Amino acid sequence: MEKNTKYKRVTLNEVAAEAGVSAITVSRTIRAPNMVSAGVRKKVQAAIEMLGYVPDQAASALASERTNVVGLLVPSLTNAVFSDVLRGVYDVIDGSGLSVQIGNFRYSPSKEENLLRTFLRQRPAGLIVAGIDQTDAARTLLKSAPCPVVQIMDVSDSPIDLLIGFSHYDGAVEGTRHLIDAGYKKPGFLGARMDPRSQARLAGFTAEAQARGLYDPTRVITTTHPSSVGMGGQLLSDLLAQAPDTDSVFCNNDDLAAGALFEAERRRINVPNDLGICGFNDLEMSRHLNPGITSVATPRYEVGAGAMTLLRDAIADRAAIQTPHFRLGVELIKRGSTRRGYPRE
Amino acid sequence: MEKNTKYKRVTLNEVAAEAGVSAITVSRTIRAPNMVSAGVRKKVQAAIEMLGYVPDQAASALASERTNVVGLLVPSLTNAVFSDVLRGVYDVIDGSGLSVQIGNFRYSPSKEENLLRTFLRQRPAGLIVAGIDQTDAARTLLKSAPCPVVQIMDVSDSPIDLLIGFSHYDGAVEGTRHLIDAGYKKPGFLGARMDPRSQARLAGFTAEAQARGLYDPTRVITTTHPSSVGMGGQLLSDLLAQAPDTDSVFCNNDDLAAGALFEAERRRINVPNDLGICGFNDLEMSRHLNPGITSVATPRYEVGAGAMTLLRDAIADRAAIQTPHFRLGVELIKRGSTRRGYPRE
DNA sequence: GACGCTAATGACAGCGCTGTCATCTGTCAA
DNA sequence: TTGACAGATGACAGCGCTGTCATTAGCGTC
Repeated sequence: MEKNTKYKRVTLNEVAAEAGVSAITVSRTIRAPNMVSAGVRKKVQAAIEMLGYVPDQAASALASERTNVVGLLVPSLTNAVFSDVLRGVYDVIDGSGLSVQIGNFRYSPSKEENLLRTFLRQRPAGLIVAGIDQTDAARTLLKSAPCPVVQIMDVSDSPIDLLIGFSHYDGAVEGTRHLIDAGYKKPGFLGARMDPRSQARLAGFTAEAQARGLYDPTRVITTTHPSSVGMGGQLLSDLLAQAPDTDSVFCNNDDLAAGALFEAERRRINVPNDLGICGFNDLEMSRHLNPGITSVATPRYEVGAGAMTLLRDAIADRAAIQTPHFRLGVELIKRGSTRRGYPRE
Repeated sequence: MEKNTKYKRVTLNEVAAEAGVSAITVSRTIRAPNMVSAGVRKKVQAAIEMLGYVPDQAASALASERTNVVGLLVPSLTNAVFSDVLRGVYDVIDGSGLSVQIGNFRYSPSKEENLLRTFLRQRPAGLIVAGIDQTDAARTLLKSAPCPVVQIMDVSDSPIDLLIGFSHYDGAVEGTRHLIDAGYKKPGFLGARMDPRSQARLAGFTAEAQARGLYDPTRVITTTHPSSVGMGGQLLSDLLAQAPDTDSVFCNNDDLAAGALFEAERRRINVPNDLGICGFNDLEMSRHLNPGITSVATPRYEVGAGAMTLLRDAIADRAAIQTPHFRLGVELIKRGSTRRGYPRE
């Protein structure tokens, strides 16, 4: 097989010779075309085309002290939430000349820190990190990083550099308020993974339930195991075993909510009349279930796209960034799973 | 803010001076520790630790003509299928010293070709590409690529280099056979996106239905729009409008199958008695629906992990690869959605 | 004790590009 | 016509590392 045949690399010098100009002019034609006269530019471009020249990124990075690689640190690749973020990132990066390198730190702060070190030694053009709960060491690294840094998916009083996200606490408050306003008196909480953002949602639930005098810790069931549809069913079972009169659940995310709905179905519990269910994130599926699941819609795609836009602009000119911090809104989508068939008392 | 403060880079030479050895010895201590005596190694490691030295990847890449970056070309980031593949890839890469750069070509062969060119100019250590349907130009590029290449997610008679995947055709045959064996007489097909692998599934469905004398083209509904739960409902509606007596559907994937199930629920069509549903991929959700969805389970994680293992080994020593091509099996998981309550006639 | 051998270490050049500064050309005002 | 100046181009060095030798030290052998 013809694999691994010698790969002839065309250099800047060869292009320069072909075009009858110097190497640096070719370099400029590529990086800053308007510093080169139209005639020369045309000649150079023809030579590039003819020889099939492609710049060597390693050499460029070495000489210029910068790459076109953006590092993206996420805690999960499986989670549909981050797929949406990724999609946003990739939509914006398309054609920007930048490329993305993803690090998956699996919800482990120490792994995040390690990945960060790995990324940093590559002279990234920029960094996007999920969450605001980096270790102190990681924060220090990020603060002194020689590139713009965007924190995403959360809001913070003390951002490291740039930030775009939304409030998990507020979202949970809104969902919980809706449950209570819909007439449910005994709201519970189902949570899995319990990463910092899940914790924030639990805090929002707790605060709102307490404010309305309906908080009962025996109705809060959490696990550090990953979220899944199956886990949603199990957590609901656990909750009902512990507090059988629970009349509604705020679920940490839509996977759990769907699992709770299916479990309720199996137990012949009527949703929404005997059990109200509110999810978080508003995944595509939630709209299509019977009943549809009420959920707090989060702007995941927008976070990804916004972060990449912010980063792209910051890479071009950090000082020109007008609004370094974005707090996006969440929206409660009311569906059948909390629409009780009888009037509120 | 202290952002963008000058980032002092420690060089090999500084470490060498500190340790009282030459630069090349430091380089060797890092890359091939057993070429260096224990005493020197210890001194060098101490110096590295003390100065906080991190190697410059660009310089290394320039000098050695190789990077530690693996390119991964996938057609989608949203699709749960590829999340699982990604997870496999990342599980294996962890601690291998390699890093992954993902290109999302959105099911566009021309975009795939462009991404390929972009990747290739980075001297990747290896390449993983989804599917076997690259353009001729892309195939040529891959064949002459100076690194190992793994094709994934499908099987082929003429792999470019390495390959690990499974047969979509066979999976569809198996699913369709199961529908017919379960007593369904009028099987239909729902397909979205219709990329090459979806086409292979349709071909499998068609072949098996024809072989059993039950093929009817009016029961085949496809769209090039992306797959989703909502689309599954819509396709089922379209199918039933066109061929109301259809008694079962083989769905291109589990999202469509779930959508079809929900739509059937809304229409008060009894699944499995009046409509059998078989999906493809066996996503987590399918097990938890009521009824559970019969599905053809595909080894997505295994493909990702296997591809990365293969690639890692090939990067180390391409000639040592014993089995360059893996054909993994698929498994039909029978659940309630095809379990008719009454005996077959 | 001279020889050959392996293991350990170093010297040197250069990977392909870009930052910096120098040079050259043509234009325009005085 | 001259000088000033901006625009266009080039020369040169060097980014930080690694491949390729050369060199040295240490050791066993006859």
